[in-house]
Amino acid sequence: MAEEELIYDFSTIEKRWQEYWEREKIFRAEDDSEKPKYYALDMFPYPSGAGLHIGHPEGYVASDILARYKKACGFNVLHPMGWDAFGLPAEQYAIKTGTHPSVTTMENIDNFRRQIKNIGFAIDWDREINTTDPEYYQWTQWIFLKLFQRGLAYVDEKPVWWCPNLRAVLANEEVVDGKSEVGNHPVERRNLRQVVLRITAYAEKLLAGLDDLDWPDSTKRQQKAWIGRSEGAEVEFAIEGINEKLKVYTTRPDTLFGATYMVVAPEHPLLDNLVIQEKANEVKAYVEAAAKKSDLDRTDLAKDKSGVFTGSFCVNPVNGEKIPVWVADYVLISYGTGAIMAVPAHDERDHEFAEKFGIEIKRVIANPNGDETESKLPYSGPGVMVNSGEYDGMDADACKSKIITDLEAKDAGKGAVNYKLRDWIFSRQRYWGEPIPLVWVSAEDYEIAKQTEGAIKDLIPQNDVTTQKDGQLLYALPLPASELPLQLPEVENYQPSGTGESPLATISDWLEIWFDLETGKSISRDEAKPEGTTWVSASRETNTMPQWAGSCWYHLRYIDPKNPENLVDKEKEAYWGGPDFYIGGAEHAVLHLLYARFWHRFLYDEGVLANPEPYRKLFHQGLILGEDGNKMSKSVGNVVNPDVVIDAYGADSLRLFEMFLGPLEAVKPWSEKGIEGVHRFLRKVHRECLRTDKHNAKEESNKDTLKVLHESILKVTEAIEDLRFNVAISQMMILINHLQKVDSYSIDTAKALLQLLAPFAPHLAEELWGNLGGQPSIVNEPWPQARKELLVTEEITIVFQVNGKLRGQGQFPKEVEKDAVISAAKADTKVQSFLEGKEIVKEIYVPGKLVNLAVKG
RNA sequence: GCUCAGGUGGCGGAAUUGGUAGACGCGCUAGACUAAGGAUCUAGUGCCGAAAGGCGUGGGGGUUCGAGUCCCCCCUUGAGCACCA
Repeated sequence: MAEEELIYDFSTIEKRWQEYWEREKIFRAEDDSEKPKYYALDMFPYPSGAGLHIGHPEGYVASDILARYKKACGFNVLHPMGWDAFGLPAEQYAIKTGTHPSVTTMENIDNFRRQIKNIGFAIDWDREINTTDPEYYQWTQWIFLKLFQRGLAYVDEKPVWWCPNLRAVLANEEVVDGKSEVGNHPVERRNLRQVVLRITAYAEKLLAGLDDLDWPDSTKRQQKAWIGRSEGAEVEFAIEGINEKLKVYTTRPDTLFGATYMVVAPEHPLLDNLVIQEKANEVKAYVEAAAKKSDLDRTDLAKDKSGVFTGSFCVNPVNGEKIPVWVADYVLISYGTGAIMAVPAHDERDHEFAEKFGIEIKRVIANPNGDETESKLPYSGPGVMVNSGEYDGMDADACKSKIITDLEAKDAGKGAVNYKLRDWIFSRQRYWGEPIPLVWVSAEDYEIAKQTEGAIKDLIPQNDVTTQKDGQLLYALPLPASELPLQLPEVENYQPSGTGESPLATISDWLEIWFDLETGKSISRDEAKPEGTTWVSASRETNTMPQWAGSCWYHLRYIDPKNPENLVDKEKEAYWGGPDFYIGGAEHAVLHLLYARFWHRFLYDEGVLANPEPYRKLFHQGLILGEDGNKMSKSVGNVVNPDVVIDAYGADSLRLFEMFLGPLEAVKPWSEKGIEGVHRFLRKVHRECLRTDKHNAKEESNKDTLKVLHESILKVTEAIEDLRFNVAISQMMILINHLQKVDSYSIDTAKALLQLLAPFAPHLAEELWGNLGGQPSIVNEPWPQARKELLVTEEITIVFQVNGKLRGQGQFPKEVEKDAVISAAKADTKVQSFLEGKEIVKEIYVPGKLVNLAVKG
């Protein structure tokens, strides 16, 4: 064989097979297959202008290995790809340059697609989706309208996070430590009209549904914490001198006797009633100061407690004691009832406050460990009730429900559940997002709509959705499905208006319309008003949806990406179910993954879907750091470009190395030397498989080779199933090292190696498969089965220990008796030197493994 | 501050779940081939020690014939939460 033929020309090989796979549609997923299905899903990328970075392929390679492996195991595999393409960068680029975001987006998608195809994934490209395609987003809008119809979307003018730099409103989840998650700009509170989704209605379902999911624990915990369910009681305190009750929420009704003051939040609606004349100025000043504080100041910085006495008193419903009412900003208006009963003896925050303002601290739970000194307060552990009247001596925890029952009997409270989860602010004041398909009409026209038979009437929610505009109350009407998609209009200027309205608000011929209350059809108000009594003047909603919307349901559209009639065909959805494997970054633990569960569960409740949960098995790949151990970033200059890596080593080397770096979930640094290592391995495979002089026969006869081969089949298979791809690759290296050492091996052995390698380095495996006489494609070959009987050898090695330390070993037939092994161990010269002058007190024999002689003296 | 997950050679990491610690790869050392080697191959490579041997999985204790693995305390790194009553 000539030298040249041994060169591993990965560029040619990879190009050849990528073209072949695409041309032959090797990875097409069948909707009507008899085979069991396997659906491997990647979190689809945002196609940024920077192109693919080295982190993207990590998850994609992992899912691709599973997809190819499962295909070999006889599954009908769906491994799709698409683009989460609405978003701020394209819009900001448009603001800067005037280029339409769709132009930038398409360019970026073309680049991403090219880069992804260069890595040779087993993707069914016929199912590619794009969230900015009207054919796609009409269904995003359709789901929104369903939510609207069921009263799960409403409009509210409420304080929201406004980012002046981004000129946009952000969701709670998009604000981290008082800064925008994107760009790290400062944010502030502003009252703005917002479209809000009632995700809180799903709090319980979203919490309960977590239990059955095969997700990383940390992610489940984060979602649990975000939903933040707590159980306790709502207790009503009479206010002296006012005919109002102050309602508080507490998780510790058992500490009710220890309540020595109350606190209302500065924004509490009863505050004005509570403040007595002499305190009015002081309280007013405090409330104004609190309003000026950003949330950053209120929560993140100095936790120094502040507050002002209102001059009013409440009456404790359990013992009639008078309790002073304070106002303090450590109580949040947005949680519970915005007011608390403070129990300084058993709550850290209340304790700090009481110490500072000299308020009584009254212990009502005794520490069972006996330490009753005041210095041990606050105490929040379990214990026995004290200073609590009739409840004294009872176990505090058990007492909670008893006190709740007693309060209910007195009509002074009830058991209650609270969640930290807030409703989802769904509107964005941006251009580059899905238009929200609502129109605003007058009260009179709204009444007509409710009585007009047609496309709209039944879509109107039970509770009216209204907003104030220029002193007029307007009512929201939905567009019927027949009017979808509601497409984005062309605009001159992508800049949001500084008042917090989207640029769509400036497109008057799109905004101001004639609207038919019967059919939902509309035309611009620039045109003449059509004939007919049901045509009225209306204006469109100008907000667009957040980027999360499109990714809430994309896993469904891959199942049936071109269906013009439905979001997804029911039969196809029943066949494919949800993804069997979902991989993406851990940064989406509470954002995308919670929103998508919400929408999916809603669609399930609506009877649209057969499964309540979208992602049964979830995995987060770990970050790949730069070679210097720091996060890759342009400014540090440690970014690795996948295009450059592919040019230098090939896609197979890139794939293999990303998996060989370490455990899939671990954060791990890139290494240029490391990729040379796996590249060397692939070259070895290439060279060995082409050495026809070594392939002596079709079937393998060498016992050692058979053993190593089948051990490898077993270990690689197990490692793939366990997502431990680094271990699988190690085992293949062991196999090739063995084949390199032996004089000859069979073609079957070489082919089995290629099959194991195929999910990891598919191009090279496909190429060599052909060279060894296999028919393309190796992708369709059944996965090799390990013959475990070949792993058992006639002779076994048993190690000898003295006091647990290795001192020798011996070869024995596999059926050897215990006594024979122990005698051999004692006879071992080295073992003997450690037994000398000592007494054997115990002889341990682990069959087939080891002997341990415990000695003393 | 609270909660969780980790700490194994010079480096990335293996270890049948209580039974030979350090597989595999990188790096390093020596040698072979060579005009040359940043290619390839061979041998070696946890630490100390000439060897015998000793010591070794963040530190300290414990359980056990036997501990990287189980228990307790501490140190440390990372992630999440951060006035949620």
